[in-house]
Amino acid sequence: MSPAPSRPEKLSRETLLPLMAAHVLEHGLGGASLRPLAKAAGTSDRMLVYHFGNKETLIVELLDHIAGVYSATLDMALGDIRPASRRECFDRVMDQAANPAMRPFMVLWWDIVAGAARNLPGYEVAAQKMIARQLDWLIRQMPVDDPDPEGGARLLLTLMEGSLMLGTVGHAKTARDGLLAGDLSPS
Amino acid sequence: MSPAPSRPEKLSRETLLPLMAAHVLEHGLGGASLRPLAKAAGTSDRMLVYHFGNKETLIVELLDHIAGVYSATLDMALGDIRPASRRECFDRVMDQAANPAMRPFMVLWWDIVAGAARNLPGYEVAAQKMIARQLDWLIRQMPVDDPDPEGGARLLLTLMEGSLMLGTVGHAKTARDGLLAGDLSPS
DNA sequence: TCTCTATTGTAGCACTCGCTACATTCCTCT
DNA sequence: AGAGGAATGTAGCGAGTGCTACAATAGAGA
Repeated sequence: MSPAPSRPEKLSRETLLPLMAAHVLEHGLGGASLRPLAKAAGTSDRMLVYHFGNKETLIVELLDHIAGVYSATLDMALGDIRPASRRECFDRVMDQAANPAMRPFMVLWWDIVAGAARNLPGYEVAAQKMIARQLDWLIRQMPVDDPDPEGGARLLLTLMEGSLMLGTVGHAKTARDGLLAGDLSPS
Repeated sequence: MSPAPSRPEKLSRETLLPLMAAHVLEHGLGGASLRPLAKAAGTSDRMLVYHFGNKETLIVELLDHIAGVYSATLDMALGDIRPASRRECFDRVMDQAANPAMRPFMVLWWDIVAGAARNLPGYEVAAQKMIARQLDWLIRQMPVDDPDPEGGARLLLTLMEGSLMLGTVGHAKTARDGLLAGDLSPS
């Protein structure tokens, strides 16, 4: 009721998660152990266990939070595209994927995919959310005259993710050449 | 100089690598620490450091070895396809990617991609080799009448990798629907 | 036989890991 | 003011980490 919040805000899950998410975005999930996470959040490992119960629960909630941060960052980083063709749409989205604001997510993303492949709890759910969010946005950016914007967006998404993966393992040119060898127009 | 084996150490490494590779294929790279690796190889952590110098060198050599094992496994698992169209080629390759013999590689693959994204030593090199090997094979499986088999193979590879990624994060249907919304024929 | 070097075993160091026991402080409600 | 729960600090446990010091063995060349 009374304002004057000069005191440090009470620590809770909601205040801790953004700080830990920032740490994970910079340092990855592989080395995300309690003590570094606590330091990044200005607490102790003792308090992280107190608030989240155990590390597994913490990571699950953290991944869910990161999925939310990803959505917000998408909105900030991505403008409207309104392309004339699927190919133009693809090119512009790939340009925006190179936005430095998205770079930490790009690196973290493969950690999440690897975790999902190993069925670690929380990873697949977070990945699903992030992909769904990306797909929603992509559908709205398809050419206005596209006869199948939903299908087309799914096609472009598949191509984008394949291209991004090939790019991170040093085969960006392979993906680029491949894109020139096909017709992306509606079937 | 003498006909006697000049490099006994090399023999040791190559004896140890397959055993450690099997362990990594089953348990992943994340938890690949010296003592479990040594146990899988029938030695001690002490000897792994003796033979490889340190863990980083060991992992680099192990990844390179795994890239070789991957090539051999591809030859065993993949038959000849000889499809009539790019779409048929894609479908059949995706079927073979579901081969249980390839499953451990599928899971390990995302570990390697994640490591490459973080510039861990050895990861990107191994990933490049594995992708290059896959692309070589794919080029030879393109329809005989394809006017641009190399470009087409690159296009299919990009689509395959995107589809496999979406599949591991629970969006297999997204990729499948996307494939139906586009024309894969040569541009 | 006698070195000499390559290989291997045994212990252990200094560190991080997730997690817990215990005590203390803080805040709110009565 | 006092009670009682929520929140937090301190200290540490047992296990695991990469790596090393030191000594013992083995096997080949002199």
